[in-house]
Amino acid sequence: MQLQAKYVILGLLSTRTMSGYEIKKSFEGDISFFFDASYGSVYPTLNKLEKEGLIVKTTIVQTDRPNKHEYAVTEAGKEALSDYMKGPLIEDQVRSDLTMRLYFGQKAGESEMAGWIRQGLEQHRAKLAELILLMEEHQAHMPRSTKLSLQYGIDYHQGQVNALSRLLEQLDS
Amino acid sequence: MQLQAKYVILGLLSTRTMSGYEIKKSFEGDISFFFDASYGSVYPTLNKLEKEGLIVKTTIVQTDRPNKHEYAVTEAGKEALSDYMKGPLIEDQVRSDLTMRLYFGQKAGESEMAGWIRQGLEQHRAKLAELILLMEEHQAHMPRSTKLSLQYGIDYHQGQVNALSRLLEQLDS
DNA sequence: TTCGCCATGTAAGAGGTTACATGATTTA
DNA sequence: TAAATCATGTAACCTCTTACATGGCGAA
Repeated sequence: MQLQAKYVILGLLSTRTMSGYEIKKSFEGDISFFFDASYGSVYPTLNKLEKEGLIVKTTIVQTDRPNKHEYAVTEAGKEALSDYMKGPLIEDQVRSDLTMRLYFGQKAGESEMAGWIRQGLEQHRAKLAELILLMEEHQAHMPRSTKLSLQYGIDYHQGQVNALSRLLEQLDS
Repeated sequence: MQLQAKYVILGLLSTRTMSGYEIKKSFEGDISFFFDASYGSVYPTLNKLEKEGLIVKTTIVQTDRPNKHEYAVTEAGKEALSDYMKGPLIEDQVRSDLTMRLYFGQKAGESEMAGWIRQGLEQHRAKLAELILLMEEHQAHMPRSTKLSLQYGIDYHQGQVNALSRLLEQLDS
């Protein structure tokens, strides 16, 4: 059992109407610390949700850019999300190539390991900076729960940065 | 692109021979902080790797328990793993139902949110205790890289516990 | 005597990725 | 003028999960 795109999309649309493109941007940005999926997952899922009557589509004609489809949650959609929230909590899932390489990497040289760690550090630092910016910019008009969650994301990436920094120091010593 | 069972299994078998059952136990235990997969993934993957000549099977006949198949990496397998390690590092993937619920959970009551956080706390505390025990027990005969990685896992879970504790405090205030 | 552990495996299907197709506008 | 952004979508494929099937031994 794992967290599905379906419910994350329903969650996003419960905060405001969005297009598939915007949803994917959200996956890459403000939500990236707990979910991501590709366009090939986003668009088919939106169509499926629409057929199930959980969301409705409005086409917005734009002259300067491609038309877009804005989706909004229906009452049935809200109920589906709330039912999901009443169900059992799914355990966090992590897949980390970096950690695997460190775990099995005694044959790889220490300089290679240091390289991987530095790459990981950069990735987590970038995400951290992004989330902090988001927090500062939108702090005023964010529900409390969202702020808590964002704080959690910031703590997560900060924790990773700290852990990886410590690893680098230990490697050098 | 995501970290596949194939390479994690190859990695595990590069440290010692193992059966499918033992591999799954490892997924749930010492490796759970960076990978997990079901039996339905483990056994077919082992068969596939064998057909590709990357691992070899030895059947061990046991009278008191079911027979088991012990797998060992071949030279070709070692090379495949090392080739993989030379390839580009895959970014960490996280899917967290807990975080999603917090993010979208302004409609859920605060007591519900607190409940989810407590469940998450318990899960991370349990994993943390497990990894610390592992570290203490096997410290002496672990390669340095494995120790570093385990330390990383401990730091990860400790970080989660800290972050979640802070969230709980903020909820109560 | 029931439950958990040991131990392997398969079939069906869900859920996802990758790569492709299209194309105008804006920014560097 | 090249690259990034906006914007949607599909088809083929891959990986993994779920549920099922089987069965003996040891502990509570």
